[in-house]
Amino acid sequence: MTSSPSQPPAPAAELPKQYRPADHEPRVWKAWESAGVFHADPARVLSGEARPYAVLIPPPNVTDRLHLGHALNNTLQDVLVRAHRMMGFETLWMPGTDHAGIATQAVVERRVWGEEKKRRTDLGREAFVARIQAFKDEYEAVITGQLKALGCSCDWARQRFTMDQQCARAVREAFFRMFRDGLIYRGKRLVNWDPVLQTAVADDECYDAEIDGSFWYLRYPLVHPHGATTAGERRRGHLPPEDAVPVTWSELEARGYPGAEQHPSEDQAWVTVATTRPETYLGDTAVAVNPKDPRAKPLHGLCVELPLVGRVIPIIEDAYVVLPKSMSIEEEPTDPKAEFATGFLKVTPAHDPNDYEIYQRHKERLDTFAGHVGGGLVNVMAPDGSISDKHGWRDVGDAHRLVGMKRDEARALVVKEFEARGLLEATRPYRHSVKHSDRSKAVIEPYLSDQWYCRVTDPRMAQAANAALAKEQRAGAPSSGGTGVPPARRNDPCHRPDPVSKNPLMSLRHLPHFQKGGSTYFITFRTAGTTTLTPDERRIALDACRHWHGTRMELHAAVVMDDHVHLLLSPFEVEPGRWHAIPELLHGIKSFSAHQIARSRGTSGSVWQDESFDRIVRGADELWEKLVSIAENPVEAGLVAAGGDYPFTFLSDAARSLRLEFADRIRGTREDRRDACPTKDTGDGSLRFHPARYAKTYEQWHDSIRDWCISRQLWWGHRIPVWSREVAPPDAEFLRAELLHWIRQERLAAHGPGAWTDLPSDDTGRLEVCPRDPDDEQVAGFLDAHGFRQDPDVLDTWFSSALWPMSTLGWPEDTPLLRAFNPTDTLCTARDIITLWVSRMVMFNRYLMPPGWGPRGPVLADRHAAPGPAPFRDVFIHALIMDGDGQRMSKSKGNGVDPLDIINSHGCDALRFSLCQLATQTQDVRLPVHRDPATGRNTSPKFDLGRNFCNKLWNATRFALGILARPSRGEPTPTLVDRWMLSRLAAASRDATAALDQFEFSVYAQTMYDLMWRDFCDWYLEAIKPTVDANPFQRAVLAHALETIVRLLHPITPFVTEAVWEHLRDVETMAIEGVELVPARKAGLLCTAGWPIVAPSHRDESAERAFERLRGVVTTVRELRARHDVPDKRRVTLHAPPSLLDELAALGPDLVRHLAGAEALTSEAPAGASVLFTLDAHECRLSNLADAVDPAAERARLDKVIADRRKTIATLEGRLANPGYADKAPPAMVQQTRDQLAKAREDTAAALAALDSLEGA
RNA sequence: GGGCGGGUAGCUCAGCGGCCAGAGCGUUCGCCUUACACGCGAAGGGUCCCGGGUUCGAAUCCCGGCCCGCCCA
Repeated sequence: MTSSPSQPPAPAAELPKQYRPADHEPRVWKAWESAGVFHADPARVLSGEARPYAVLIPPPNVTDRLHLGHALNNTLQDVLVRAHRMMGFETLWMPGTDHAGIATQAVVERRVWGEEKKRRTDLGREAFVARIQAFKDEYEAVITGQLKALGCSCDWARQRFTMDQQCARAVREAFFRMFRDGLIYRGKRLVNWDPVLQTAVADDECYDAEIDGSFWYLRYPLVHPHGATTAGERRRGHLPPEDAVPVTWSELEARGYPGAEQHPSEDQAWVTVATTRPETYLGDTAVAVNPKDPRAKPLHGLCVELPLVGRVIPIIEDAYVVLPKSMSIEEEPTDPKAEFATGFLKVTPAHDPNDYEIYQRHKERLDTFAGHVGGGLVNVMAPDGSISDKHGWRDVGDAHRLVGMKRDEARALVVKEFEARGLLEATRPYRHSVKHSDRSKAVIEPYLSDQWYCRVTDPRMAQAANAALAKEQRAGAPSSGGTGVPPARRNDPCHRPDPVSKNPLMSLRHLPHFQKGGSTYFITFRTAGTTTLTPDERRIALDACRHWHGTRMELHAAVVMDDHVHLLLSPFEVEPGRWHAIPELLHGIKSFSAHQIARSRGTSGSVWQDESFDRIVRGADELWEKLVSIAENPVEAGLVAAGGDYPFTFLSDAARSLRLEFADRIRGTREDRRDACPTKDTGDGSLRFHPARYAKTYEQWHDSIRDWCISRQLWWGHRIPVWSREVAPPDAEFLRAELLHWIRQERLAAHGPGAWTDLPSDDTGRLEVCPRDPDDEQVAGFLDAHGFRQDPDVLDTWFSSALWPMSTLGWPEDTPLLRAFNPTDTLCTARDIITLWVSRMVMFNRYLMPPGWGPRGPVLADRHAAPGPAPFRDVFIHALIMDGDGQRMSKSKGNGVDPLDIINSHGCDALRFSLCQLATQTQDVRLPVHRDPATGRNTSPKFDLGRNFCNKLWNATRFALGILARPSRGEPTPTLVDRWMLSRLAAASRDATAALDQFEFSVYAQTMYDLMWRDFCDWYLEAIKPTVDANPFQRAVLAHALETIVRLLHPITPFVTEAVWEHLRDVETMAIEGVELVPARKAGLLCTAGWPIVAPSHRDESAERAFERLRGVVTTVRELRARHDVPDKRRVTLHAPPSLLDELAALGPDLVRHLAGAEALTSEAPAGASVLFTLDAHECRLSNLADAVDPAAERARLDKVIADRRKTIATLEGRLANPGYADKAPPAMVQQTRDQLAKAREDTAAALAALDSLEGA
C-alpha cells in the first residue's frame, strides 16, 4: 500500500450516501486521458522490459451509433485489456472504425434522397463521396464518444479508419502483391446484383424473404433443329421463323413419347416448363430434361422455339432437373418443387445460378448451338434490372416491345403474350423465398458481370488459415459431437468414423495434476537486459530449476536457453487444498541461480528479469504442446539437430514416456512449427477459438470456400488499383517493351494477353496493370498517356478490414508497433464475423507477414516461402444479445437498448457489470427489455443489478474509510474472521483470475459479486464492527481486503473503483504478509496499479469451517426470531453446549450477539419458555424470545423440520441400502453419507423431543 | 439437407457424474438495526422438456423423440 501524506483521504462523512456516476465518470476519464495511461509503448516490448498484450477493436461501421451488442463486445475487450495492463503487460488496444462501403453509401444515398431528392448520379462521384466523408466524420465522432463513455481504454492517439492514409497504403500494397502473385483475378460470374444500388453484393449482404409468387406453366413449341441456316447467320441474329420445322404430336408418338396420342396428331407439339420468372425466358438457351424421364429419349435431338424471340434452342439432358411428382417413385424424400415441376426446365444461364451451372456442364453444346463462344449465355437485362438488348442479347426478334421494361412489367407482358398464343397452360400460386438485398431491400438479380476475385481457394489462403488452428481444435474429419462415441448415422455414405481425431488426449485425465487437484503451469522467464548465459551458467540455472523437483513440485520439463528459460511444472500440495505458490517457487529458482551466476561473473547486476510469464495448462493437448516446445526449443533455435542432444534440457520420466507415446504427433508438430518464433506462439497450430466449438465453423468455412468477389460497384471505398485497356498486336508489343522494366522493378504488375506474366491470360485482349505505388508518377503518367483507365469499382470493405491487424500497426512499413504487437493476442468478436472477418484476417496476415515475425523476427520481406503467423492467438466469440423473447434487437422492431441511455441512467459501470454478468459461453443471451414510460426509452431490470452493485461498493468503502480514518489503537491480533476473510480473498482472486484467463466473464463477475457483497459486506464488515477499532491487524485486513476487491473489480467497473481508490490508496495500515498490492505505475491511477496477488497460503480451511459454524448459528437464530415474531431490538438468550460456546467465543466474543441479536450465551438450561434446535448435532435452545413462546408457531416449525429430516433420512437410507453403493462408491463418500444420516437422525430426535416438551407445557 | 446452441424456480441464468438442485430479479412477511431502502433479515417457489439406456449413483454421460433459436448449402 502506498502512503503519500500530500493527499489525506477525505472524511467518510463527506462522501454522499449514493454513488453518483455522473460526478465521477467525466472526471476520472479526464485523469486517465491526461496521464496517457492507455498509450502503449512498443519500446518496452522491444527491449524485453515487458511482454506485449494487444487487442484490435473490431472496427464498428460508421453507419450508425453503437448498440448494446457493441457495448458488450467492447466491455469484454476492455476487461481483458485493463486486467492485462494491471498484470504488467505492455498493453495496446487499437481503436478505429470501418468505412462499411455499401452500408454507408446506402445510408447516405437515402439521406440525400430524403433531404434533397437527389440521386448520387445527380451529384457526381466526387461530390457524393464528399457527402459520405462528412457523414463518416459525424458518426466516427459519435462512435468514439460512445466508446469513451463506455470507458474503453483504447490507445486513442492511434485511432485508425479503414480508409485513412495508412490503411489505404496497406490496401494498395496488399492488392499489388496478391495481384502479382496470381491471387487476384478478373472473371465473369453470376453475382448477386442489387438493381437499385447497381452493385454486386456478397451472399452475406442478402437475406431470404418469403414472397407470394406464382408458378407459370409455359408451353414451348417443339421444332427440328435448323438444317439450312448456318452458325454464321445465326450469329448475326438472322433466324427466320419459317426456317424452324414444327414437330407434330404424331411424330412424337412415333418416337415413343408417352401421352402423345392424346393430342391432335397434326398439331405442333410442345413441352411445358414451369417458372416463377417468366420474363427471363428471353434469355433461355436450352430446355433441360432429366435423363431418367421416359420422355427424354423421344425428344432426343429436338429443339424448342421461343415465342416472340424466335430463338431455337436445344433440349438437353441433365440430372439436376427435378422429376415431376407423378414420376418420382424411387426417391423417397421428394423435392418440394416436384409437386410443381413438369420435368422440363427452362435454362437461363445468365439469370439463374443453377442454370448457370447447367450451362457450365453443357457449355460446348450450347455455345456451338448458338454459334459462338459464350453464346449459351444471353443476358437480357441492364444493370438497373430492366430488359435490355444492350448487354449481350442480340436476337431480339419480335420481343422488342419488352425492351426497356422493368422486371415486373415485362413479366406481366410475357404472360399475356403466352396466353394470347394459347401457350400459357396454367398459373399456380407459389410461396417461395427470394433473396433480397440487405441494403436496398430490392430483390436480388442473379447477374452476369465482370468482377474481381480473390483466389482464397488457393492453398496459400484457405489451407493456411486452417493450418493456423490449434491441433486440438482441428477436426480434420467429421466429428461425432464431442462425446468420443462414434455417431450412429446409418444412411450417410459420406460418413467416415474417425477414431484418430477424437483422441483421448483431449481429456483432463492426462494432466499430471489430475488426481491431485492443483494445476500445471508453463512458465517462461528471461535474462535481464541483453545478457546471455554461458554454458556453465545454463548448467547452474538448470540445477536451480530442478532444485525443488520432487519436494515442492513436480518438474515435468525445463530448458535453459541462452536468454530464456521454459518450465513446465505442477506444484505439490502443502496441506489439503493448499499448494506451493508459483511466485514462491519461481523466486526460489531465480534467486538461487542468480546469486551463483552473479558470483561467478563477479558482478552485482541482475541476472533475470523480474517479469515472467506463466500460463495454466488446461488440457492434455496443451500439455503435450508445451512439452514439445520445450524439448524442441534448442532444435528450433538451430543449436542442435535433435532435442535429445541439447545438454540443458530436463525431461521427467513421465514426460519422456508421454513424448514417446505421441512421437508421431510430435514429429508433425515440429514440421508445422519450424517457422514459429520460439518465444511467441504463432503460426501453424497457434490459433484457438473460445468456446472451442467455433473452430468448427471456421474450419468448415475454409473447407468449402469459394473465391471471394472483392469488387463492388460503389463509389465509397478503396478504388481498385487496376488500370486497363484493350490491346491489339502492334501496340501490345510496344506496351510490353515499355512496361517490362517496371514490372522487373516490381513497380507494376500486369495481367493480359501474351507473355506478360506466367499468369492465366484473358481472352478479351484486355491488358490489366496494377501500379504498386500510388505516387509513382512516372508509371501513372505513362498509363494515362496511353489510354489506360482505372477500374471504376471499389473493393469490398472486408478487403481493408482483413488487413486491420497489419495496417493499423503500420504495415507495410517495419514499424516498432508492428514489431511489438503483431501477432496480437486476443480477438473478441461475435460469431457472425468468423467467416467474414476472422478468416480473412488470418489468410492475409499469414500470406503477407513473414514467418517468425516478432520483436526479433526477420526483416519484412515482400515474398516468403512459408506462411507467416496468424494475426492473433485467441479468438473469443461472445454471445449475441437478444430481447426477452429471444428476438434479435433491431431498430425496426424497436426492441433495442441504447447503451448511452443506460450509462446516463445507471452509470457506465452498472452497464458493464451487468453485461459481464450476462456474458456466458452460450450462443445468445436474453435481456428482458422494458419501455420506461417516463422517458419512452428502453431499459432492462438487468442493469439495476449493476447499479446496485456499484452503490454497494461505494458504501462499503465509505464505511471502511470511516473506520480507517479513526486512530488506530490496541494490540494487533489476527482473529478467525480475519483468517476467514483472507482465505476468501485468496480463493476469489484465484478464481477471478482463472475465469479471466478462460474468457469466462460471467464467472468472473459472479465471483466478484459474491466476494464483495456476500463475503465482504454481509459477513466480514458486519463481523468486525465490534472489534475493528481496537485491533490494528483487523484494520489492516479490512484495508487490504477492500483494496484487493477494488483492484480485482477494476477491469469490470473501472470508474467507481478508480473513484474509490483515490481515497483508499493513501490509507496507511500495517502490512499483511502474502497480500501483494503493487503501487500504481503512473499518476497514482488504479488502472496502472498491480493486479492483486493473495498468496494461496492464505487459504485456511479450518477458519472457513469455523466460520461456517458461526454462520449456521446466526442463520438459525435469525430464522427462529423471524418465526416467533421477535422484535428486532429484543435480545434473546442462546443456550448451547460448552464446546460450541467455546468455538463461538474463539471467533470473537461479541459476534453472535452482534449478528444474531442473541445476548447471553450460556451453557445453562433455560429457566422459562424456550425453543430447541440442533446445530451440527449440538442441541441448543433459545429463550427470552418474548413473554411467551407461541406453541402453534413452534409446533409448525418443528413439524417442518421433522418432515424435512425424515425425507433426508429416507434418501440416505435408501442410498446405503443399495447393495452396490458401499462396495463401489469411494469410501469417503460412503462415510459422508453415514455421517449425514446420523446427524439427520439426531436432529429428528431432538425435534421430536422438543415437540414432546411443547405438548407437555 | 448439413452443422451448432438451447429447453433447470414466475423471469434471466449458473450448475454439467456424488452437498435434501443454486444466484439475481420478481413475490410475501418483518425492519428507516447510523455504510448502503440502489439497503438489512426471513419466507415461499422446481415431475431439472419427454422416453429409454449406462452407473452403486444421472439435471449432468449415451441413444431416441419433441419444442425453440442460429449458421451454412
